[in-house]
Amino acid sequence: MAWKGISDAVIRRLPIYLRVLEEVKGKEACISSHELGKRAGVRPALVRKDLAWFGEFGKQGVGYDVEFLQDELRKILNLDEPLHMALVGVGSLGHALARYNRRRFEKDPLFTIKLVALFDVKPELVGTYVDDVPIYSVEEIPRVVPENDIRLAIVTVPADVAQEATDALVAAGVKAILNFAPVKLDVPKDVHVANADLSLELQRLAYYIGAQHS
Amino acid sequence: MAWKGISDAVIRRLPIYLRVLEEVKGKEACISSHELGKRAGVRPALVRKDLAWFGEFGKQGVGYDVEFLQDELRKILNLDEPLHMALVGVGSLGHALARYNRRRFEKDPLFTIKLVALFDVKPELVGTYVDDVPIYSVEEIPRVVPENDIRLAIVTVPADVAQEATDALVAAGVKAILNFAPVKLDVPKDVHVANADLSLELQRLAYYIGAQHS
DNA sequence: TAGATTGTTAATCGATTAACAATC
DNA sequence: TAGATTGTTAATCGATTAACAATC
Repeated sequence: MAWKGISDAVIRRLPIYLRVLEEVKGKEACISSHELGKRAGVRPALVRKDLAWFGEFGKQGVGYDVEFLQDELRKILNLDEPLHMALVGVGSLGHALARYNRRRFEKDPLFTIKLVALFDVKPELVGTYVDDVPIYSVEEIPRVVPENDIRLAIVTVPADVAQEATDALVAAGVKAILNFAPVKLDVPKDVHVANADLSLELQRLAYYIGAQHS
Repeated sequence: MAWKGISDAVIRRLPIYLRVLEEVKGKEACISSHELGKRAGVRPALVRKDLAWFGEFGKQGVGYDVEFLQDELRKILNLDEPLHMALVGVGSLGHALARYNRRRFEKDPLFTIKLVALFDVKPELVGTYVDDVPIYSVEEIPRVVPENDIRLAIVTVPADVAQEATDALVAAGVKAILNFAPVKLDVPKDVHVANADLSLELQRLAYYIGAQHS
């Protein structure tokens, strides 16, 4: 699926809508932009505008068919078919995220992002498994990533080697990265990075601890 | 420190500036908005505007004194004195985040956010430690949080009990929460929540895997 | 002094909201 | 039909950028 120039602010809300639809499915066949917005924390007009970027999914006077809209959103987000993911850096955080993701994948049939390979530098880890997912040496990235059609990766290596790991992943064909390392990664324009920088988030939250910030 | 009505977009950039200043400290005594912006990935005009919300920290023709600006930013973000944090839900993710934070606190003398208490429901965990940090029963939140002057918390419990855990934390005096559970938490207006929702982030990234999104 | 860079104002850009004709 | 709700346009709001006088 390819739509041009749609803002990331819009894309960020689509998975939230998807989650609401999953909650509602089975209870209601249709949902209005008002109800969907209330549950997602978004104004109804914005819900309609977000969806209208991709097509006309609703019926006047009725609302949106829950299952149909869910299917459409999943197509838009490339979640209609399994997506293979790798994780680089099997420290305690990487290990926990690997397990977290695996559990999610096994429990929820709609969660189609499958972790299929782990990478680490430590020789004692290479060849072992985390919940059935093999740990490879980082040197095997150029081979394993294309072989498994891996397009998405999580980076949980120390800051000083995060760029190096990223370069290897990108060269091997990875198109999107969730980065937990506290550094700004340089990537080509066609690769997308999302930062999950724990210490930046905590330092930001510290601001709101001071006086009353309504 | 209390400034009214400053946008969260501004606050989010302050910890990034802080990180750049730390890199530069020792190498240069002063830094221009141009250089600070380049390293932080922000336009120089925006750097100046962000800082100007809080005071006049620069010198025309010279730039900003690195150590002075760092001190000022740390005061603004309430990072000039130790801040006590709790974590609820010592599963594999909670455990990993606890260790991650502890290591950060021990290594980096400027990282003043100190994890002082862990909470869990499992009786076999209560009374044990993660890197010197005690695990308490969640029932002890009302006592332990005020006793330790805990103002900040990380929530890593399952989705169905996240609101319950949050309510207990808020009642005990917590003012800011980093939430890893995949739910929207309801909190009073004077409490701030930051969401670190792994699956929403991954689902968003999936969008960018499709065709070329420059 | 001359060059550089700030703090601030006005202009621009983009995202959200309100309003409403179309229509189920 | 009458009521409800969409998709879309125009208005509003807020954030970023450009420009520049002040001044180190």
